[in-house]
Amino acid sequence: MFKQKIIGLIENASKLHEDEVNRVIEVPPSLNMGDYSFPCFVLADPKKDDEMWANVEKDFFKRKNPFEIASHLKDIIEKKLPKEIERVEVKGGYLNFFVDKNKLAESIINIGNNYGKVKVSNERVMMEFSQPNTHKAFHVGHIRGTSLGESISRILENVGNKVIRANYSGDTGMHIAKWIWCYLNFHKKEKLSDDESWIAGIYVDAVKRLSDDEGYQDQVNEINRKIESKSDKEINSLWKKSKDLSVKSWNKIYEELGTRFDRHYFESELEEGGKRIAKELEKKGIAEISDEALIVNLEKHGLGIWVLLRSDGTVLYSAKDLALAREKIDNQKLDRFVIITGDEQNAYFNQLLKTLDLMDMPKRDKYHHIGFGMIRLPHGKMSSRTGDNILYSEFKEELREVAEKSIRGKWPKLSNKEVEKRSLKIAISSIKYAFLKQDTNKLIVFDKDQAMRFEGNTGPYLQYSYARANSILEKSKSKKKVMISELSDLEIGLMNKIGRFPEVVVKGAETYSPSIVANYAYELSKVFNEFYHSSKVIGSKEEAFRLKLVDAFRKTLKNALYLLGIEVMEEM
RNA sequence: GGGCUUGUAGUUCAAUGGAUAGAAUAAAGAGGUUCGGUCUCUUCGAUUCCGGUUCGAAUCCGGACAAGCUCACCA
Repeated sequence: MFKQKIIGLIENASKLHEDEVNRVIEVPPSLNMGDYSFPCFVLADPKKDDEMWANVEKDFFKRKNPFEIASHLKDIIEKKLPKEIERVEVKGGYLNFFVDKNKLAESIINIGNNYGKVKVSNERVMMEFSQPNTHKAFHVGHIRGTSLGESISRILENVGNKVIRANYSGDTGMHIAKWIWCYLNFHKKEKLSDDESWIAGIYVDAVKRLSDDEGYQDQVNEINRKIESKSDKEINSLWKKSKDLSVKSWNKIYEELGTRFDRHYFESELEEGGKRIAKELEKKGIAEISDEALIVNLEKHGLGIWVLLRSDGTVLYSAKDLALAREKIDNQKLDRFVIITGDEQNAYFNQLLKTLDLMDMPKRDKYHHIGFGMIRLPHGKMSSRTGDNILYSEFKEELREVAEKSIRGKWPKLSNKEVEKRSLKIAISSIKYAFLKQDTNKLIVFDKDQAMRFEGNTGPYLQYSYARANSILEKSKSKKKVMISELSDLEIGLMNKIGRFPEVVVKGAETYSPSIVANYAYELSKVFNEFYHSSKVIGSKEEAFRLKLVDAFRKTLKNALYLLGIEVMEEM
């Protein structure tokens, strides 16, 4: 909470650049070592010669041991200690700062609803994520991508950026032809529906029938040609209609997941541009013909061969993605671009980025790709009707039923409608939380029973903590004046945690890491529950102050969960 | 075989190059019945291996081993 002040003190005493101090300063492993700590080892070896060190009296620090340096800094800082800092201590090579608990308490109980909002950046960022294909399943991987995209978007917004959410969908190609072929031949009597599982089911059926009888492939190819040339009226309109239904089915999903997109790109819109850019690259000598296909040879860079155009001249995903990159970059209003996909596309995106390098694409250094790990399920723990990939709807429903069971057990008097509503919210937030609390690039082994627990590091635990805090606040009608008397360790621990929130948010934004925020939310709730367990709020002498503290916790947790895309429930 | 990523308690995850590697869960034991006990406490238990850099390495570098992804006309 008073981090900036402390950084200023160190900067002043050591003459190190603010950014360098900010980089080095840390939170000690335990509270009795203070609230912030500055390790002085760096100063003992001032060999760096950049601007961070420009004003440092290097000769003075040189070869002094860190303890001496820390003592020296302490002497300077102690002379003008601001009232927010209670004291400074030297321990080994560390300079430890203790903030004044009463000042901390004053700040904590006065935090507002916007607590945690900071302005450290001011860019217009386009986040591309989710990217389902029409006529295909929206599966668990898409849920992870969507949750990540939404959460990172919110975190970036929270530190001052404007975020434009973009989606990108494949709406052409062989998979569409398969779908249309299968529908026309085997499902024509069924009504076209915007039900995600029905749409995905047709595709799965198509794949199955095609593998049963290879002779069918010719029919599919025929349809694919008709789609591309737009020559067949019936197929054209079916393509359009079914595509719209896919989009409609996603919109239902996005509403449940709490995401809305500002811009939706489709592959079919980028064919022309893709072709054009491929030709350009050929002219410039960046791309070349090989085996009749147009490729970019990236073997020099250890990235293999990247094919832009098929040997028959048709456009591949790669060329379209280049066209998309150019379209985004040409938009003068955008400063930064982030694309989130599954990590199976990492190699592909490295090829794309390298090609942008070779093209000298402007704003290239602002074009980023983030790959996330797959979701794996413990063997035999979840069922799937459609093979390997579990559909969104199946996944959600299975978890919702688990939530419903535990809700009915806990609150038997709720109406069916209410149970349904709450169980859906709990299921969605459990999924999101389980997906976001882990490092983005790591594979997740999703155990639904573990994710749905009301204890441990789970979504329901956090929501439960929130609801509890909420209920305390509602129950008390005390209007007593707030008096800060002697503070207990648990109160201090809770205040301390709450005070860290802004730092956590900034770090999350810098590293595109919802997991940092998620783990913070968990630690925060844990500290709160410890406090709550042993400190009576209502009826106690410190009631007014403790209510304020509970309220500060409530606001902080709410904002942290918001950044994860998780909606709090006032009661559970 | 090449490239990328990852190897931390039985299991699932944490730890800006910093101080005693934290949790959850499982297991064993003890207490507790509520401002919303699905609670609390105790015990048990880990950095894959071998080198290197550093005042300091789970973290950086090299190598071995293992897993995942990926390597020309799918997206």
